[in-house]
Amino acid sequence: MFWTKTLIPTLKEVPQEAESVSHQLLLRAGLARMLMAGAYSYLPLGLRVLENIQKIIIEEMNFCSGAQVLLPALQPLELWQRSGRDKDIGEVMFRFNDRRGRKLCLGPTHEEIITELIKNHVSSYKQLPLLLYQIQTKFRDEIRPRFGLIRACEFIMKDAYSFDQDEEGLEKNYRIMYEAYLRIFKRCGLDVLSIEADSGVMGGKVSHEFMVSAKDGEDAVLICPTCKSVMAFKEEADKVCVKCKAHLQKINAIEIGHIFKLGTKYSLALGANFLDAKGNLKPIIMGCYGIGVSRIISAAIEQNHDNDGIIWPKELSPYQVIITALDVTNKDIMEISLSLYEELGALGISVLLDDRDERAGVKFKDADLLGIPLQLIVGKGSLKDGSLELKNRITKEKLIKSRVEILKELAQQIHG
RNA sequence: CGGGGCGUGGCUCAGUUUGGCUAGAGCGCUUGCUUUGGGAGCAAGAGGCCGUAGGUUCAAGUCCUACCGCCCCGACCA
Repeated sequence: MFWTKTLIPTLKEVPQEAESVSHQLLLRAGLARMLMAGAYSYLPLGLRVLENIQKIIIEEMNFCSGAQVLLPALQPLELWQRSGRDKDIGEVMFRFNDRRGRKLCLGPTHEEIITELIKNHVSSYKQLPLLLYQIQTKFRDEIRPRFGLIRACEFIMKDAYSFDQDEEGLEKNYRIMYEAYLRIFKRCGLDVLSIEADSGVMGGKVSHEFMVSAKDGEDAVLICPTCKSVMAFKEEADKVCVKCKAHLQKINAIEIGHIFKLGTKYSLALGANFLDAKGNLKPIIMGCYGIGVSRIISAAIEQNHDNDGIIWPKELSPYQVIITALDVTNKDIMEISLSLYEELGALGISVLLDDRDERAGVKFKDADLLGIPLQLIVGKGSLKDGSLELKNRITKEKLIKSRVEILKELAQQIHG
């Protein structure tokens, strides 16, 4: 992509509306813009990051034999009345009437909808176990949306649902999901902590939260400095680690995933039953597994930035390489830049070419702000002997070598 | 919802305390010249119902009232 052909409105100064680091960089790097509190437009760069996260999640869910679906956000309130969650969820759910006066809502989550679907299509133990998932927009009328994408009223979630005939099956699926989550977050460049948690309004017995430590996180957890075990922060919490008796440290964190053993809560309420091998009618045993997809953008920024801007984890970066053409009025520089652009593109490497008619300083600053891990710099200095310059966003090291060697180095950093 | 902060061109802000002529600066934008490896300089421009609505006053960005919006702290959550 050419910079001049897309929309990347970078900001030199910190916008007044943002206080947390991820919120500031989200806006400064031109990833997203606020429409109103809790509702954001994803700009081209932000959307590419979002899609990269989705791609990782889809790969890992498919690896677990999950099958992707897409359920409606628009839902009849009646379904929520039948499960009894209409009252539990209360004002968090957006409600309204259609033209016929029918009561509708926008889905804050999808247990009811998926259970209703399964009820009509699964009736035998032979169809179990089953794992369905979707990546979809959720709506929650939050009391206080904040921190940009971290708590939004409209946000993107991956929600998966497992269906089993017994507790052993659920246990197995839960374990598989747990491991998949660790892989997903690792690939997203996140240092994640898992912690046993309350099930809250979801119901069920056991649940685990996945937290990433972040200075501006909304949640607090207690971590043991020696054995690294983590527990939920409670005011009355014991300040000493049970295992090694070290003093626990309170750190802020962002919750990016939560998995639940639901059991039969929804299958009983909505009548999702199956016949087992002996012909007995039994409720399906369920689990549900959520990831805050859009929230991961913010979490990744919180954990991967410096004073100059974002430093994207490899797999999330909107582009793998940015070519900084230092002088667009110079024919030779542009010729080299374009040929690099073509060559890398042919190798399947995603490239952003900064072809703006801007001074070098502006381009360097913006490249650092965007956080693309590899910067290929084409300028007069490297023109004379046909050499190229490769800057590593993390280490800030600049490597000046021949074109062949630089491209070899670049390929190694991308694939190696 | 309770507590705190803020609202002035696209962005950051000054001006509001103590009301006074035609509302300012920097960045960004347009045009020209110069410059050109870490957010350039000069010159000339474009862009504002000072969040909205009432009120007080000879006079309101500035004072009063109500409302709206955004941010931060608390309950809720991916």
